[in-house]
Amino acid sequence: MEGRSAVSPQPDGQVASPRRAPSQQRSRERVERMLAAASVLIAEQGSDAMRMGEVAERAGVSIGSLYQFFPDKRAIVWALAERHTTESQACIAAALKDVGDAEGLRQAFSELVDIYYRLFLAEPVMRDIWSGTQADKALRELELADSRANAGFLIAVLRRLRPDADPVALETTAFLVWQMGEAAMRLAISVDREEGDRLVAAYKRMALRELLAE
Amino acid sequence: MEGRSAVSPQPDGQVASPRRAPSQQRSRERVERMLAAASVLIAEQGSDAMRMGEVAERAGVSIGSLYQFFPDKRAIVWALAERHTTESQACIAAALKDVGDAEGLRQAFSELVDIYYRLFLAEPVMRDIWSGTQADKALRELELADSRANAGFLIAVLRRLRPDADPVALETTAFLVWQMGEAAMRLAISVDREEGDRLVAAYKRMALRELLAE
DNA sequence: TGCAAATGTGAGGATTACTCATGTTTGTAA
DNA sequence: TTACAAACATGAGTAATCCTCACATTTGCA
Repeated sequence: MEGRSAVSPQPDGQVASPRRAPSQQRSRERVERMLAAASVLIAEQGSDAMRMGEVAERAGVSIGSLYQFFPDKRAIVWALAERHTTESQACIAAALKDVGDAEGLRQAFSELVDIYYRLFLAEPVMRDIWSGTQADKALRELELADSRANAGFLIAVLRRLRPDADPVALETTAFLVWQMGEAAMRLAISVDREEGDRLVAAYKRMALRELLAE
Repeated sequence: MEGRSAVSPQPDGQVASPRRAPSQQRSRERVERMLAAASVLIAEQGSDAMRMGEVAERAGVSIGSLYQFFPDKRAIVWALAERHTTESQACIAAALKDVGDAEGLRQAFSELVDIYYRLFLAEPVMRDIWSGTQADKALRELELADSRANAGFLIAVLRRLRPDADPVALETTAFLVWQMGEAAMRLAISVDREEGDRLVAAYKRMALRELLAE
């Protein structure tokens, strides 16, 4: 009924480095246990609801030890995220390494998407961390409903334009096109204006190609 | 140096309704002031860093009055978000209302994207609320860097396949295609499995069409 | 005018991130 | 082996914040 917890009231945005790097075998193992505990708790409850005391308890260490290696709560989440990106980048690089022609790209990319999809499905931690408006399920649902409503307007147009097309396919396309637009926007406003404009223009081209395709 | 604040440790995900709807003129005006104050503070510091005491102070009401109309912190953010989606949906519906043919769609959609883009640029509150991994700037930057790295692998392949193409355009395309993929994944895992699979398949088709275009 | 319902208040309860003084273990050099 | 500094471990305590609640005031209306 209350709610404190969280992440950081300072507007810093920096990730403090581990207060101390574990140099002995013993502490390295303990840090692993802390990360594993955090991973489980994030999967169960989300990173926001994860409590530091619980992480410590589950890892079998004291709260003080936790803070010996992680300067704050965000640092734990960050460490898990960084580990994940490192792994996934290696996987992607490998998949695209030997692509030589268009057909090769088609195959490699298709496999890559499948792998990535399975990875997303299997990693609750990443689901939590990367999910937009992550901390708040209600907001996420509002966002999804909003997207569906907006895609709905597009779908109505498409149905008028192509009454014989498969309605489900139309819906999927419109929904995806719209979602991608929101992704492009979010991205565009977080890079510099010039790149943002380019991205939006590229999105327009891409979206229209798909919307008007056959 | 500390950090409490936040949003909600309960795994509920429900948005409690206003504890009480403002029925008198006086209270309706005060609720408006509360929302306006919250809007400013979110724009300045982000929704996570926004403190309820500060909202109350800025609105010129007591903390108790705030909780009279908003059951918790998230409810304020939610109210602002809902207001925004209502407005933007009306705007989108209007833009697409009279589309009659493909050329009309092309024009209306193009204008719509521009409007939406400007809206995103102008609304810091929505930027904060909709931005993925919103609460944590460091995570958002890690995510962006990860995306750039992954797009980099794609770019390398595209350069090999089409050495004469404009490098900047290639980069933009690859970056966008990759970002859209991540958006599709995030979306796919938050809907049911069947729809998720459809979305991923549609994304593959779309991405390949764009990557292999020309 | 009287009264119930709506509204307003802010000190204080409860929870939680994080600190720090203190104790323990480890590696290492004499 | 022993001494000792550095690394590691601990958990009660501090500070910050969300939210409650008992009580005061204002409003609409019969």
